[in-house]
Amino acid sequence: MKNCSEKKPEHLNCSIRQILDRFGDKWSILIISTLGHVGKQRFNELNQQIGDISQKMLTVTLRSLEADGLISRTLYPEIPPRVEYELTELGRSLLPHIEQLALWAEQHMKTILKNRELYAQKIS
Amino acid sequence: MKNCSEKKPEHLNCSIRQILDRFGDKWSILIISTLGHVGKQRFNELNQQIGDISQKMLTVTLRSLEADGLISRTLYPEIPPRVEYELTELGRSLLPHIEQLALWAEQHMKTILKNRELYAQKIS
DNA sequence: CGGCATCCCATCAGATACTG
DNA sequence: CAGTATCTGATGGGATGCCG
Repeated sequence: MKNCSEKKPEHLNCSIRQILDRFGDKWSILIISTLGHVGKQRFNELNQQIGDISQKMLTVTLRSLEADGLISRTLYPEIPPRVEYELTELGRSLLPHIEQLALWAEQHMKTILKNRELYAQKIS
Repeated sequence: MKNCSEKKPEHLNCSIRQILDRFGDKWSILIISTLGHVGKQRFNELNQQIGDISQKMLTVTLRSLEADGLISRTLYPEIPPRVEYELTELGRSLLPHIEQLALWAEQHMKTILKNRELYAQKIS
């Protein structure tokens, strides 16, 4: 991560890099927002809720979110085992900002897609 | 993009997927935030400002941002040529939400990194 | 100066099979 | 049920060289 701890505008730059490094992957944000809306949920429930995530990526992403303290993992040692995932306080504190972005997407994504079409025609 | 145009929570899910699809890459958000703070800027200025982006990725990312109407590209047909990039109204409308995320990162990233260390010790 | 084209590789992530 | 392990293909992105 370059450009961190340098001049003024760079420290914003740096925060953004941290966000991208941590949440720029394919599933983290989606899992956080899903857990934010359904509350506590089990592994296979999450798997179905998201729909097109592989078991592997769900496991990997849940582990890293747990490691960072964004979600909690509770294992109930029953047979068959039951595991429940839930946002932590830290994870919940991120939710509103994600929703702001989602709201922006709802409002502007059609325009963006239209712009993209126009641009494609213009250069062809 | 699955799970779009289905049940209720899915449409938020869907917006988030759109955001991730569009801005989940390595440089888009960073370029938008850079242009947001320095205003109008030339290709090589951007290149230096960001520091560790390759010429190729800067070109590619600027093109896609231009295609989507998030930035404008102005070519001054001088010798040598001069090109200036600038956020559009649409691009600027995204800025505050990015800054909210950056702010969140500033406030919580240390905790996250600490959590990650603790977790690494715990499992070893 | 501000690109584009090509090559190449490392990482990500999907599919599949197996397990406590 | 909730994972782990392995293999493999796709693809994002860097390095380099050339061009108007």
